[in-house]
Amino acid sequence: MSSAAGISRSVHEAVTRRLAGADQRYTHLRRVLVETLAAAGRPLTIPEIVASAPELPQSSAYRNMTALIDLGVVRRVAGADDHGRFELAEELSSHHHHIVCATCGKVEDVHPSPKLERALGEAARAVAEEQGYEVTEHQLDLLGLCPACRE
Amino acid sequence: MSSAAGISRSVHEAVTRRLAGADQRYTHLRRVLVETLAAAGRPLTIPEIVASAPELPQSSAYRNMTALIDLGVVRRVAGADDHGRFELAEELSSHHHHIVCATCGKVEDVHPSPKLERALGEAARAVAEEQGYEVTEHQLDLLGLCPACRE
DNA sequence: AACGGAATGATAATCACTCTCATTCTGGTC
DNA sequence: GACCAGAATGAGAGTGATTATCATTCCGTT
Ligand SMILES: [Mn+2]
Ligand SMILES: [Mn+2]
Ligand SMILES: [Zn+2]
Ligand SMILES: [Zn+2]
Repeated sequence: MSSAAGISRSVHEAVTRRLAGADQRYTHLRRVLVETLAAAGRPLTIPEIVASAPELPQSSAYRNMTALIDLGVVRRVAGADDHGRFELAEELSSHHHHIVCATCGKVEDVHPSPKLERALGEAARAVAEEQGYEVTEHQLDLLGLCPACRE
Repeated sequence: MSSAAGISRSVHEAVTRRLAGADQRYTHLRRVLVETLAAAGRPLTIPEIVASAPELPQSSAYRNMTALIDLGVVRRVAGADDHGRFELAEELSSHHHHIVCATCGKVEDVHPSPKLERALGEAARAVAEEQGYEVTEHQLDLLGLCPACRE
């Protein structure tokens, strides 16, 4: 009963598969990154990750995060401040949106209702038709104040 | 019949009002910035703006853009690449969303249907209730390929 | 054990953006 | 229409997140 384990067996399998497909290795550092992101359940900054795993050098954190992004395992999320935030790609977690605190920059996941997703799908279709784009994805950010920042 | 004029009388008035309220001046440079953003109808990067108005030094472009943001006249939009993009605040234009080209990074405006906005409003209400946030704003980005990048 | 490619990590480099500060402009006031 | 005070300008230096370098180490395979 390793405590962090409930989090993800299939995730590791998926990552292993993708790395293998690119002749790359699922090293300890990469495992730490994936594990950390999976456990967080919200997008994390590199400073946050390094703080929680001090054996992880900053340069390696950045390099491996980029590698995981290139593989489609991780997604970068733009927040309110100037630090990038990272989370597992939706294929390895599930489709969701974000709520961003305008004051402290914290980002949390939001799971959308089917009704909302239906409306978003229609919007994508309309844009495809009217502006000639091929829409592949959407991304909704709510902006506001987190419980802590509301005082 | 100045050609760029149809674009915005009330916009200049609103900007003037806000600047006055902060004891600041509506200078030539600031006029160029507002004019350029209003004419574009899509978020522009600083390099784009400087290219279209070479008399405008980069440092002044950044400084004045920041000033306009602080006044609530301009909004910063995060795109797909590492350049920030800037557009008139919604109070001076109208509420809308964006479609981002994943390949070239171009960003265009998308005007939402009432039905979509209704669904987004509901989502905001749900998050406020379930996660304790005070939601003040939302921002939807569609991601895809622009007509040019579809080949 | 030995080879070859991948990964590591300390460090330097990049690049968007911000700050500094000496100079110039602006808009009243007399 | 000179004068003053504060605002704005712009060339250049500085900041800070991210990325590239590269000598060394690790890993999987023969
Ligand atoms: Mn998320
Ligand atoms: Mn816009
Ligand atoms: Zn907060
Ligand atoms: Zn494009």
